[in-house]
Amino acid sequence: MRISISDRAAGTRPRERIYVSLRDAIVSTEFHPGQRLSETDLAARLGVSRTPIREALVRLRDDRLVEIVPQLGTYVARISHTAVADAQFVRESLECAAVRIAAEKADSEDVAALRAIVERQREAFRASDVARFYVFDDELHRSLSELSGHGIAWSLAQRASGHLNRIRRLSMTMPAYIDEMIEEHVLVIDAVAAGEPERAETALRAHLQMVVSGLPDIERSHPEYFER
Amino acid sequence: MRISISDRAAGTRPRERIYVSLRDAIVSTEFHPGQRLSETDLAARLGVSRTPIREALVRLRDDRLVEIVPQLGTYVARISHTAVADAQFVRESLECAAVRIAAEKADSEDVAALRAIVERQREAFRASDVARFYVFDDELHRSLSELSGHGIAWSLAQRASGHLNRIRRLSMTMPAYIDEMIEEHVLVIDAVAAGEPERAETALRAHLQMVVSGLPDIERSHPEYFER
DNA sequence: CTTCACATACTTGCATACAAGTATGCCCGG
DNA sequence: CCGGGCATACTTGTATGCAAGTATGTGAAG
Repeated sequence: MRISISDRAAGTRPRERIYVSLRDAIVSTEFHPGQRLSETDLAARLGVSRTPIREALVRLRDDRLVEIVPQLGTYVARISHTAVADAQFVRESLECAAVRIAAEKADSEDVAALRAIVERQREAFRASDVARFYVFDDELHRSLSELSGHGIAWSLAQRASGHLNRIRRLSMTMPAYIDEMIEEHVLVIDAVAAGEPERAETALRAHLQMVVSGLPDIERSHPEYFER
Repeated sequence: MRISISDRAAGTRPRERIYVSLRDAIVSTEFHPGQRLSETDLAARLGVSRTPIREALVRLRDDRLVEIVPQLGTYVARISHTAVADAQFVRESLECAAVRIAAEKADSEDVAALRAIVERQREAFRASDVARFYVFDDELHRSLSELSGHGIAWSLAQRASGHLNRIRRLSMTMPAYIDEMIEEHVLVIDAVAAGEPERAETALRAHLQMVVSGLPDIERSHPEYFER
């Protein structure tokens, strides 16, 4: 088992770096759902002691991304349908509420910034750079939330969306969806630009629901990643 | 400084017990906003070592309830206007989204259970038992969320609402609001019973906004509890 | 060959020791 | 009497040692 997590998220303080590294490893399914993790092993791999590892694992447990069983082991949580549904609910609720406010507040400069991000997504799509596409996807959703004055919406949704993001990563191999997603982004931004909260929310909700639409396919191709 | 946190939240596992104890001490302002906390001191007080204390403090930092400054100290976070606004936004978004679904799903049995909780609130009010009133307040909001099938809405909102709940606790001394709150609860339940999501959401939103209405009063009486 | 019992090697939970760094109070000099 | 510098006593961050408990593999008995 070869792991390449040590070089990621450099620059931040050790504690945060470790948390981000482990989280990223889990969300990217570099650590497979159901896989057993050993604190000692991770500590040796990341060149630190068990203490900061444990700290990160406790936080990941709060994120429902790992299950810590005393005297037995720590396991990467399998993808759970209810956890996915919960994360979807949280993300929809928070981001839709934020986009309504954003639609009321956004000026032309804000809208231009949003459109610029979508343009960069188009570039990434043309370059077939799926990873880069998702970077700007995050960027766009974060911008929308921050426009509302409640950046917390994005950060909390992100934190609560571990299970959801694993699905997103697993469905990255399907670029068929990507141009559809770009068009959906445009619809959301159009509504924000027009100052129509209702329409913006509807468009964003439809967009967010597309993420989970690929779930059955993923479960078929990776049944061992799922609970029960 | 006399602390009485050791006997609370008994029965659960030590780790969770410590987290709940500390969180409760902070939210109840038994630990004052701005107060310095010492890991060693807390460890001695709770009869454990620093390790589980640190675990709890890290989680509380994620909740924005403490600030840990390396090599300097750990402080109870002062009440921040933006933190309160963020918490309010999160709570409103999640609970309102949940109550919409609840209004569509609830049957007469569910509604009866909700009304029973309100009745217990009335009893607590008549007995002038404010603490008990808030217990059933939590119970009601939790029930509404769980009715929607997304209990996560309540638990996450609760977790994110540390700053908000401190305000709630500080305004406990004003029973003038209480009967008004009970009537608002009734309005929400009526809308749920009638199966009208829109009206339920509006009623709940109005109710939730009452919590922060007492904020200016609290800031006047405890300016040292607030940021800046 | 099968099955049960035991020893071993692992796991996490907790306690403790050490490292690095900061604020504070004391002491000395002016 | 006042001010600056240094030692000290704290803080958190990390590493490590010990305790309690579980799964597994091995060996012996039937």
